[in-house]
Amino acid sequence: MIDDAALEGFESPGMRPAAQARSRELVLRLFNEGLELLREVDFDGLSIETLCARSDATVGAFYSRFENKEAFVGALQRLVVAKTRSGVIADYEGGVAPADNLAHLMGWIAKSALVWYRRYEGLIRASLRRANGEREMWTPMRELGELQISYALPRIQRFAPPAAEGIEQRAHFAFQMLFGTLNNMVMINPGPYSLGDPATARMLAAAMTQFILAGPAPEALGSSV
Amino acid sequence: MIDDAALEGFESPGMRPAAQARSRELVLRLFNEGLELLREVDFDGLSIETLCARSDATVGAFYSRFENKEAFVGALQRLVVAKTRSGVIADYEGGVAPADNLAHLMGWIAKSALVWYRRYEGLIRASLRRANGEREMWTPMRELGELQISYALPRIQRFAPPAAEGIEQRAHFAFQMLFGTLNNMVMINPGPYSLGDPATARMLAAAMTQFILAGPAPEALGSSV
DNA sequence: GTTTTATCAGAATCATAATTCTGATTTTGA
DNA sequence: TCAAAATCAGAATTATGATTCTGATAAAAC
Repeated sequence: MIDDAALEGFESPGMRPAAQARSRELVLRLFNEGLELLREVDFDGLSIETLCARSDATVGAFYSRFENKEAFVGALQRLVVAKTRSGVIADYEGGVAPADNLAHLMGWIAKSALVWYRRYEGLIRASLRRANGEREMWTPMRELGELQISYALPRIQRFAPPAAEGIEQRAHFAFQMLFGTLNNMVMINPGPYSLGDPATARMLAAAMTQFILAGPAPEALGSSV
Repeated sequence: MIDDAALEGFESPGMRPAAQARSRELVLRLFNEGLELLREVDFDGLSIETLCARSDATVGAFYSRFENKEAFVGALQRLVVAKTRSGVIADYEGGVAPADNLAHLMGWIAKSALVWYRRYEGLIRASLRRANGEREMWTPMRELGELQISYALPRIQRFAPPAAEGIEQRAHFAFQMLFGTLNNMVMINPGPYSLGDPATARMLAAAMTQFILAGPAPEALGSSV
């Protein structure tokens, strides 16, 4: 749920800054209804008319606030990213992120990711689907991932055995598997594990931890591929 | 490259079976050009007019063969899936798939997957993008994954230590990570590793192997998530 | 040869939503 | 209280491609 506070000082290209209180309320309703609607349809399916009807607004009002549909979804995305970004920073700098060992850290990362994906599933799906037509559509989301990695990597290196070689590469790849697996669930829900399955976070955390710690692949493996 | 032989006896809903040789040639040109075009654009961006121009055909000819664009891409997908399916079966039953140990098997699976994804990247992307509007758009691809798993699982179980618990779940999840990571590369190319990177197959194989063999997550891990 | 079946060329429809417009009203900030 | 800023209602306009049509031609089947 996006609230008044989240809009404070928020700007986005193609979105006219709201000068009056009722405009801010309108934008808030549009954002929250948009988030809901995107659970059921994707970018193309998101009808401005439906969105406005559900938000007790008129089409004209929408267009007096946003340049077009793209700008609307873009703004919604930036808003969510901004909110998430400050949450991530707070978690790492405020001692919420585990600092004792790798398994705990990865468990927390996987669990947090799942919560986030469930909350914004619709928006994430719309962004993924759009990521081609407008290449930069996924960029803000990508930066969120990079932020997470930039905080996690130093800890991972601290937790790993000093001799561990190539650990940075493996950590990067582990995150790529994490986000890949989750994006894929949002995209096509392949089964058998889904965003809602309690085993998913555990599996992801275990796979990442083991891969990161395992050290370089043995020669026999490397040469066979 | 799709050839004459691949079309032999091929049928697909919304596609009129070609009775004459020149019709078969037309369909072949459309399929191959479609495959090429889809490397650059996705489903929505695939213009029938452009496709026909590139295939030396007229729009009318296209519509005398396919009910609509959806049917065309659907048919192309089914054709590729059918071809791949028989390849997978041949590999497993003809002794191409490694039968000596898990690391080799997974290395081969990852490498083959990468080759396949690179070859059909455009079609895969279009199918992923469409997977929402028409839920069943991804179904044939999904079945390909299930086929692969149904062949690999018995071998995995044979290779694993007899005491290994929950190995079937871990194997399923490992494949879900594999396809998720690859689909994500096709979808948004997140970096740092891409379909073209030689390290990708090695990393994927190592991650899957280690995860499958590692046994159930230690309690400390399980309880932390 | 003759009759279907397919394709050609290319213009004419259609469908669907996004987007724009217009002339009131209403709300807000000074 | 007033002028400016927003919104309302809802019709009119646009844009974009897919899809359909039509009257020749060409190729294949028998």
